[in-house]
Amino acid sequence: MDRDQKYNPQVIEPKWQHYWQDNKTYYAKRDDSKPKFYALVMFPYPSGDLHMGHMRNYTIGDVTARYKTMRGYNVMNPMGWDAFGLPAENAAIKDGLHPSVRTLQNIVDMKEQFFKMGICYDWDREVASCLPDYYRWTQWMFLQMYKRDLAYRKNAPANWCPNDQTVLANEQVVNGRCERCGAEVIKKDLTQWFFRITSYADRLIDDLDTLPDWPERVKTMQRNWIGRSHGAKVDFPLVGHEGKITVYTTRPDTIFGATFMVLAPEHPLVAQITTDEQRTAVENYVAEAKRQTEIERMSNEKEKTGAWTGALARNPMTGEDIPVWIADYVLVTYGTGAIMAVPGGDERDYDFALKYDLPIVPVVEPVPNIEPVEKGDPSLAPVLKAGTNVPLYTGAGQMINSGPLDGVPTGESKTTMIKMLEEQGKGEGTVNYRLRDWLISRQRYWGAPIPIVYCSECGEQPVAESDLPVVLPVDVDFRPGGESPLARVESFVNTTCPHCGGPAKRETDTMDTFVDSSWYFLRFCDPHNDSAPFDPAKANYWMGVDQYTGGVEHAILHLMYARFLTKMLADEGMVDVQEPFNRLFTQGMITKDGAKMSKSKGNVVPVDSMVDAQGADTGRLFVLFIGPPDEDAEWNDRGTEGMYRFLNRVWRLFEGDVRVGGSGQDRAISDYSPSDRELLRKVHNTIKKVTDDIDRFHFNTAVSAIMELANAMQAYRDAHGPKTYAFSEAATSVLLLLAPMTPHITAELWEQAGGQGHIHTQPWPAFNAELAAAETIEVAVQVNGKVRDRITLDADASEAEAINAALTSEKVAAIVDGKVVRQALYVAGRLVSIVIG
RNA sequence: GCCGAAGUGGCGGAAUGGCAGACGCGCUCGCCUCAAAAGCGAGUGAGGGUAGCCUCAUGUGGGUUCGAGUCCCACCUUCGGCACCA
Repeated sequence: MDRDQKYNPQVIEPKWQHYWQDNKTYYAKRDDSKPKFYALVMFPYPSGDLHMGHMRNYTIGDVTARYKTMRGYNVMNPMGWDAFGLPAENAAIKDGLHPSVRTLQNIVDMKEQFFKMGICYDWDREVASCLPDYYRWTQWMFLQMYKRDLAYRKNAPANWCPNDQTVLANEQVVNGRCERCGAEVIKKDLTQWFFRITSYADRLIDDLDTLPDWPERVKTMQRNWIGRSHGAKVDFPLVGHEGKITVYTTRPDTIFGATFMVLAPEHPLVAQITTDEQRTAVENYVAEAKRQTEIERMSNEKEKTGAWTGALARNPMTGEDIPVWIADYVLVTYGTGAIMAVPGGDERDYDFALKYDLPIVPVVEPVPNIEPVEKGDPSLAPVLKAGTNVPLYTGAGQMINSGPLDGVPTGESKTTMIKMLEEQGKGEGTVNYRLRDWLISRQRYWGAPIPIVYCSECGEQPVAESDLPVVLPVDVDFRPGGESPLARVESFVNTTCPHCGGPAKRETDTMDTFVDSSWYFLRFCDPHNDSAPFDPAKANYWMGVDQYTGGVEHAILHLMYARFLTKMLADEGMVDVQEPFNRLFTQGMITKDGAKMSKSKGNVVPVDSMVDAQGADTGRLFVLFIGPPDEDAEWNDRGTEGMYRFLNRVWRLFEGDVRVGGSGQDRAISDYSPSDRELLRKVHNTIKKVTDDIDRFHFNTAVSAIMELANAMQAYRDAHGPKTYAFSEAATSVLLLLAPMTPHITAELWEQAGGQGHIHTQPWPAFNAELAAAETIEVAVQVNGKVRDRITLDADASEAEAINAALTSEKVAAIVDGKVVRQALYVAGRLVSIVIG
């Protein structure tokens, strides 16, 4: 071995990258002699170039997989490509390449970059969602949904992006704009396919409680998104008409204050109940509401507008006839699309009543020291706004002007009223959700075709499972045009009915790419199966994912859809787990100049150039060290230099005849000199800290602990040389501890220093509590809360001994000097606290 | 508006209620060098003192405690999520 070499990552890194690939070091097989560990990083959209933000993401996953391997787990760490979707298609339109060509080239490029970073995956399990052997089973998922009545088609106002010329799921509309391109989204009535995710709303919310290892933040976001609320549906009979208006309310107890009603402009009853005198005004208002984009509707948030239909309905509790209005502050998509307005207790209804001079009846009055009914309820003083002498009160209190409820505290009043409504047949308690069904149709080319056929005789027919895949035709003008590009391909559209064999037409919409990514983690368990999406036995061996790592931007969309599909498959008997991801980690972004790295902002630090300059190990170590991995971190060009210097220091620790891989088990503590003991104490305390930190994903402090160990080793080496048994132990440990994080340099030094086998298949170093224990400890002495001295004690000193030593220390004795010691205590290993009077 | 997270040196950040600022970056001085780079060593929160040391300091103001960056209350600021959801 030539130990005169300098540290040269450009030479050693490719060497080991090829070693891992050639030896398939990280390719997984079933092995029942070990516990399994399924490590997964969210599969990327193959955009081509990776930047340091990506490197952080994949390094965390790679460290996890390598660490768990050393800990004795049978690890599966697969990777694939979320390859369908708008970005590929838009890029393809821009530079004239077919999306499949562009996507497949990007996949090749990105694999190369993974390789250069030393990120090891089981490439035998690679999947790409745009290939027929994958999307065949995405289509199969659709058919299971269809079979279970969880996929259905309906005409509904949909979010339409005029730029991308496709509909979007509610989850893809952000502040009224398209999540992808930022264009203002408009409403368009279209017949679209939906997945009935609302059927799973309760399970999706309740099962969050079975996920203690998910970030609380993500669970809260999902709870809010699903938005479960408890209330009642109440019927208000129409006056002078057949029928009734059913409203949803979370506060049925305030019904005595319901002095008018409001329907959403799109509510189906509007046309029927509007009187001739009011018809023009109502129709104008409905037309205006329809014309507005989401953004316009939100921009006049506070200014309430509406129109009276001319109709009246009867308040079922008061018996009064109250006017029925329409207003766009009531949403047709939430609840029943109709409300009872209680202006005395609801700010929106109050504003509306003031504007249109409608009566206001207070039904709750505050009482002293009332507790809010639910967390988040305001318990404010009543507000009196200009233009009325009746105040608005939205807080808790007791009921007034409410007949039988008078004097009942709010909260209790709600359950009482629901009971009354149910007994009198006027309404019923119900649960309502903000969540709406998942719109999966897309009028775009680059996606999995929806496997449905329309027959003039038999109607809508699912494609037979044996006829999958419905292949996406390649030779297509794929530019968007308001309807799916597939509709222009006659050879695709015209087919035969799976039921009667007669002529029929295919569905031409494709599926939302989030369908593709909602089950890929199951395909990894059995990626080459061509008779089923996966073998349940294999899925049950690997599932659930033990560590799932990705960006917090997927907190709602992907993570909720994946949970939904997993539950559907569990109901189908395909997999045993109810939840796909046991432990979730959401890592922060790496920013530069305060912004997320992106090509358009020109602030990208490419992985390629960084790795070429200083090596993958330096880059990996820096993204681990940059800060707490769940928080955003600002890129600093100088930061990698510190890591490069550190790795050079590690390299130099191994100069000369340093051997690794021995075992100290046959040596007694008494065989070591005091300086050896000190070094070994540091070694074992570092083993404990690094192990704990990696388990907790505190990579930044794990790295700093190893740096401290390296510093201690350098000091020891300077004093005693590298040839002692203790130094060899330390050298062995420092390489093993660093191995998951900087795999190349550690593999090289392990080999050069004569280590047995390959470092990455060695067991993780064992913590030895006896070697870690100190013989003497230094503790602080506080007098009246201020540190006044530090004393050295035996590690096992008793409280009495410690206090006695503290009181007899020169400095403390001078301060105490004759004063009364009121209290003295010893916190073992930490400090002595003395209180004097 | 509601929900949640976070405010610590010049910077990134450490700290199961127990010696605040670990580790790294930057900076200063020194060694090495003809010189530089690299490397190595020392120092580096603020203020005071020749010095031993002392005082102040974790967004602001209170509180609990022998002891608070950490726990409690109120407020300020920043960021994230939801937002006319009845």
